[in-house]
Amino acid sequence: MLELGQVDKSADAPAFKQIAQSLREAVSSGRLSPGDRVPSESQLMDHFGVARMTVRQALADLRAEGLLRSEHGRGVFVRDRPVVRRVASDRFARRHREEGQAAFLAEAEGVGTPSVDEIEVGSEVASVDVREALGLPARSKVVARRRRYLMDNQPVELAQSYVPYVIANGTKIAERDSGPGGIYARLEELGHLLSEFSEEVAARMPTPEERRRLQLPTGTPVLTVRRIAFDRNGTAVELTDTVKAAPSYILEYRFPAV
Amino acid sequence: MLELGQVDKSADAPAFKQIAQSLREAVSSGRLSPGDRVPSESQLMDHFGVARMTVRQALADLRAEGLLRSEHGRGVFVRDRPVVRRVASDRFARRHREEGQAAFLAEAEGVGTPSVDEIEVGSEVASVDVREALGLPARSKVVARRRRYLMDNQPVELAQSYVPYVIANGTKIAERDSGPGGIYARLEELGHLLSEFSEEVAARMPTPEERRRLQLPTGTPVLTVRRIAFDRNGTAVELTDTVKAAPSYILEYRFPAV
DNA sequence: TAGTGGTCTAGACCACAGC
DNA sequence: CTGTGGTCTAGACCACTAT
Repeated sequence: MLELGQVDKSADAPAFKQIAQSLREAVSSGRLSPGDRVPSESQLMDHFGVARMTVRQALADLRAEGLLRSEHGRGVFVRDRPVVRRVASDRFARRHREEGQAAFLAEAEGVGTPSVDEIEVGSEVASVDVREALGLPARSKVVARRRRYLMDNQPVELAQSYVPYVIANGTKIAERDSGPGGIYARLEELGHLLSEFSEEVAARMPTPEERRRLQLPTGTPVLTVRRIAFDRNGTAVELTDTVKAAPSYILEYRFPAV
Repeated sequence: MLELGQVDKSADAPAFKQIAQSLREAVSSGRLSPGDRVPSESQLMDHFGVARMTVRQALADLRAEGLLRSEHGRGVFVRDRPVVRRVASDRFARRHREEGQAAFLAEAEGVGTPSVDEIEVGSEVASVDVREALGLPARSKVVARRRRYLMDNQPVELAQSYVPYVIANGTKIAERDSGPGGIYARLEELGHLLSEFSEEVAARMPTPEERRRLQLPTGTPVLTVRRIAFDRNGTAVELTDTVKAAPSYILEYRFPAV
């Protein structure tokens, strides 16, 4: 039987926090391992001598922390830290484009089986946000490409790309299948040789919509990356906003110490 | 009076989710603005005709999402999205070191007043993790520097740096005040001219300890950055692990499209 | 069918903020 | 002092999983 200690009712910390701490220690000490089932709510009620809602509040804290996950009718389990994906900052290297590999395929190499679904392509008036990032005048149109990326059939990333309409109109960029090497390969064929990317990385909690589309458990944050591609004239030719399931990603960058 | 609609008891969605959605819409439509007080729990109980725990579960979801924050005895408020800090990837540029500015001071420029506290410096046997990242043999010692960074007296980042003992011992790196330009300036003075940095960025929920030291509201994720500095021989000479309050940061990187 | 977690009620006492 | 949110109890019924 799992050793969990007792609640000290005279202590300052509320009972549910003491229970949560006790379970945290059971995990960090290895008495509970990833995938293991935590004692049921009624077992915890008996063990600690508290009401069900007190136990549930402790469990809610640990779920929000990302330590536990609940399965209705089955039990509460210690989350296993999934194998993370390392994304080298050379994932947009020209050699990949020349080999016909779009970035997501390049980073999937040796990790799992990549796929894409929920693809939507169309043209629209750019939002203020997108317009400013691409340096476009008011009421400019853009070709928008939205899609969801999956690894081994598990959704891991949502992406929205925007290319100025004047560049993309009538090209494969505005079609559902943008062809080998992805839209960066198409941009270069159109004479927009790429010189530089900028990326802005941040983290936040997902919206309910994002949680649904990425099938995220509660208490899981997302990484957001906004990437802008510049051609050799220094003109922004493309913007991609991605929302990534944080536990699936480590982003790797290298830069010189000049 | 704020318009919030009603709960449909015949609907599939549980009452607390409908209440949460109703409040989300009030915020996204602008009927509730950042800083505004949400109706009190008793007002929501009356309005929706439910028990207090049902209202509280809706509010708990919205806190975990980062949309609301509670203040004991005062009320529940819509969180204001704080001003974010942009961190150029040139924050480690040699020119800053030559001007005597450590990285955190450089990035604070024009943003706020930076400070540092909870400084601990000492030598210890490197953990497996640190040892492997720095390419050190078993039982190697390192000089460890731990501290907390604040902006306008608000904690925003925890940092732990490690330098191999054979490099740092007897130098200013092992002292509490590492001098102008920080430890990177000292490493270069010692002949370890830096050539490259690598950074690994990820996001997760904070541990309770991190939440306490960063004074994070519940439902706020952290960004973690592991940076390794390489000298001109390609040797790893320093590792820094940082834990940043996610809402305070946007990390910016630029890299060539080679 | 038994056991699990999910939702909900109707109370209670407490600590904190503001008047 | 009143009103707020924080903690807790002792029940109840439901939906889901496994046997």
